Amino acid sequence: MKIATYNVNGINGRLPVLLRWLKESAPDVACLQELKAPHEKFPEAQIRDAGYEPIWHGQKSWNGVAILSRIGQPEEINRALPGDPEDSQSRYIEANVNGIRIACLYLPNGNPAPGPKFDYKLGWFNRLQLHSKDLLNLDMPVIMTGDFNVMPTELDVYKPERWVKDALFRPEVRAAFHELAAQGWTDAIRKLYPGEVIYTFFDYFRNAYERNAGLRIDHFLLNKKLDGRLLNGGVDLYVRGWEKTSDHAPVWIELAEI
DNA sequence: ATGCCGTGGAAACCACGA
Repeated sequence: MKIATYNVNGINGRLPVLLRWLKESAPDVACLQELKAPHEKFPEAQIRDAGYEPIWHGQKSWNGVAILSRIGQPEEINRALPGDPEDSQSRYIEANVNGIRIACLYLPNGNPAPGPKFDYKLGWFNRLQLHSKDLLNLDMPVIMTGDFNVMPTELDVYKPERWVKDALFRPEVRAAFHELAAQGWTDAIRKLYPGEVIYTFFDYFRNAYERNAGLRIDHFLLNKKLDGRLLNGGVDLYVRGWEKTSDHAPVWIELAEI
């Protein structure tokens, strides 16, 4: 079973790239972030034509998340991160797919920091830490995946010293990620490639992709029930080199069937 | 050191991203 996460940065502007990637990489499940489209402008027909059954939570202009599956209709569990009914940003969707609970998330960027956007990020992170404890109490395999907007360690940043005051790398944000992981989650890509430089995001300008000036901010967190099932994983870097591409590259893992 | 690029929406610029 192959599961992918991809921050598409606009699902309609990205549709040709998305469809080509789905065909070439052929994930069984794809978690998408930054749809940048309201519910009614999600390209449902094209996604279904590509062989995927989608659920999504759109929003006009910003945010928006989706789960696509070609191994059975996702059974939606949550379409918002619990803990704040006032939060109107579409950043979270959770479903059961083929016996696995999958949480697809788009954690706030948080810049500029400090400031209200950074406070929102820390608050969102705190809510995620609370909800993830409930997820860990489930007696089933669980995956949290998406754009966490956090580089967990210095290894995950091309120039760490330049990022220490940025909302993606500030000590309190890194601490929040490590606290979350310490609840009992495995950073799947880091487990597969300990000590290796792996990036999932490259800025559009300054030739960041060509210079390999990247960040690792798209992650897979797995609960203990999946520890023995992680077979493989990687970043589809070639997609970042395409025309009209997202600034993120897709990331994927492969799980052994039970 | 920096939104220099890219997307979406509204309006021919602005908000926002990381």
